[in-house]
Amino acid sequence: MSQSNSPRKILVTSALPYANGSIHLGHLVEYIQTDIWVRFQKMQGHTVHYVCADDTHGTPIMLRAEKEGITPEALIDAVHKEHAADFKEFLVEFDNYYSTNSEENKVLSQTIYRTLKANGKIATKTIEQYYDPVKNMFLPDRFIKGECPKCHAKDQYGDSCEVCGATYNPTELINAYSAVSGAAPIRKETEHYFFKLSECEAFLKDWTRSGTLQGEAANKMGEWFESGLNDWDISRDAPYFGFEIPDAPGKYFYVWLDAPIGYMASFKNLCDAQGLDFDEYWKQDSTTELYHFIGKDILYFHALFWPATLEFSGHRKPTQIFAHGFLTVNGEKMSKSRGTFITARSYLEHISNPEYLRYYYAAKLNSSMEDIDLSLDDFTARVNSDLVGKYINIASRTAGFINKRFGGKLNLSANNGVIAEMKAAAKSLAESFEAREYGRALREIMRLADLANGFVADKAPWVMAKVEGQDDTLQQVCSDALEMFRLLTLYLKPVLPKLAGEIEQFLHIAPLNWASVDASLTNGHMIHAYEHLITRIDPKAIEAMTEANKENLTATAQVAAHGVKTASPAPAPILAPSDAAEGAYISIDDFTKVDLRIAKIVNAEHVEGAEKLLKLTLDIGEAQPRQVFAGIKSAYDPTTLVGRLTVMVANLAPRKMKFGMSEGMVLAASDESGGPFILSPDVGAQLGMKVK
RNA sequence: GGUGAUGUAGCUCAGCUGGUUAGAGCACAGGAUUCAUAAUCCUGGGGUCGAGGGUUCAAGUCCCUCUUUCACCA
Repeated sequence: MSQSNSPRKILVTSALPYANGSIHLGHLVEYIQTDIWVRFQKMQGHTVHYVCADDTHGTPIMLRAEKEGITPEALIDAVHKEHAADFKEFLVEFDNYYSTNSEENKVLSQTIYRTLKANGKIATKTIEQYYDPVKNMFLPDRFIKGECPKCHAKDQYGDSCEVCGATYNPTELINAYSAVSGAAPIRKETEHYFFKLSECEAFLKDWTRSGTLQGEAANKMGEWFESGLNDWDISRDAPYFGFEIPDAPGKYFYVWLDAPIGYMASFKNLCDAQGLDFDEYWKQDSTTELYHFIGKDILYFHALFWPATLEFSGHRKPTQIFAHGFLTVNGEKMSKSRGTFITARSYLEHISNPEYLRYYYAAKLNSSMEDIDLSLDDFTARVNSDLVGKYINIASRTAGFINKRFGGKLNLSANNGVIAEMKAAAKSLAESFEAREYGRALREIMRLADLANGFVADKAPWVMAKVEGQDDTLQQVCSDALEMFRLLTLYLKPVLPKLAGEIEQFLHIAPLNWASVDASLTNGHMIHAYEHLITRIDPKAIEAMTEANKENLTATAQVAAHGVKTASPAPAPILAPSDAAEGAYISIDDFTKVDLRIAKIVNAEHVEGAEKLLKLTLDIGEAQPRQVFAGIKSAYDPTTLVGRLTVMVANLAPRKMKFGMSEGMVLAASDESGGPFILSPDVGAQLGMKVK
């Protein structure tokens, strides 16, 4: 946290994305937050290295590769290319983007392990674990599924129920089965290696108090200390995609052991390429700074295991750990059904300009672990009014005069109060960026932009342009406005690096850094012609993006359904809408007889022996959920229905069907051209609400 | 269930260690302006600061209870 004038040596990391999926808008919060900080520090003239890597090991990677019929190496290679391309487009500028499946990481992991062992921090213990007798492998909790012991929802994971939120042990699942082979898992003994975290408590308590964590994070640590520290299981049995533990055949490092070491490995790789001194940054008494940006969900690993691992393997500890919150979209968890589970790629396809997102995230970010919300309406309004309406507008409304009337030549006034105020803001803005209070910084920058527009409005250069003999003043007003624009660009450069680059060209100046505050555009300096730099976001593009992400999902659901289906004549018998005779009216009383309710589909499953039916469990806020059979098997994969809201007829007389009682009916649309399509209420509807 | 956080104008958010009539941006209304790919400037309406209790001369700001939303529980 030192703020001296001498250049600092700083190593920065972002958490390693798992090589098992695409980068989405949630991931980007962290990479953009980190990248802004790194760019800011580089602009200060500090020596900064920003490293990251793909996190490539573990059972999920192994199984996915197997499913796709490729080697894990081929899988992680493909994902690495995709991730690297996404980051590049979002202007996240790593100095090295590596992989945990590297020789450097293997050597470092094994060396660190050996040191820990020599220091007496490794123990072995025989434990009992779930084992898939068909697949011949031990199963992580996530790969055991079964019926929730609490709400009896089917196909829930071994650690918690997604329907009712209960947490439990895999032992408690009813009719547990392996998600890999479907076989019933058995219990089997195996020897595991443990890191003796319980012996590190004194050190960790001390380290926690040393100002390395945010207040909220330190609270969380206190909570963990209170419940006591258990030893950490760091081994997994073959088959496992990872690094083998030295002198322990068939035993592999748990992915979370070698993942943070991946930070070191990525940096090692960079050192070898650029001739940097690795030990200077990682030795016990290093005077360099080390910062980890992470999500609050992985605080446990970074604030307990990681510093302990470093301490007892003879390395330096992180200077600080910066945890951030999660992203919500429109105030809710990202949701595939609402189209708000948006990948980096999908954003680029629809909005194209990554700096809009960088700006918006920056406007929302602070140094706390609070979640941040991407409100899509607010996003559009804010980008359009701040960036286009306020900031870019300053150049757009003044450069024309300079180019047309003065051949692009500047002539500034001797003294301008607004410029002075803008320059004076540099210090507090730097403090805000340093402290990761980006929201505060941007509020201040936009206040300054307002000042600039007020200055122009006050001077009214368009009036001067029409009056004889006011050329000098006109030139000065516009030149001053462009100097203001230069300063704003400098302050925004960590957030908007690409746009800043384009503006440097337009203003015909050298790349801006923080020291450029003290410089200024000079009299006689020539600028280039102004070309419009950015355009407004079209709300239709946002709509198209969420629609596209919705479509993807239903499209896959349809494909999956059609894939298994044979011929599909128009289905939907039991939920055909009443075919009221054409032209015959019913009274409002007739209609109100039908009790329509918003229902949550808490479970959906195939019915053995039924061609068209799915068995739905519907919650409309009653003590017991309803069981309803619906003829929608042809169009829906039951797993995609769980969790959705729809509309049901709640007061339909229960009817005994071949497969059981049906206590209601769900509504769906269909005709010769397709269907059935079940209904979805608009966002905001709650289960149990009456439809009228 | 336990723990940590969170709830401030229609929307998105500021409000430091308690202290004059609670702020900003956007949206909205009225006016000005026309340089700017309709951007800008001025003015204004709008909040019992989640609810209730308490401490205090004084509470959005401290304490207790309840409640909303989110996360964590290895």
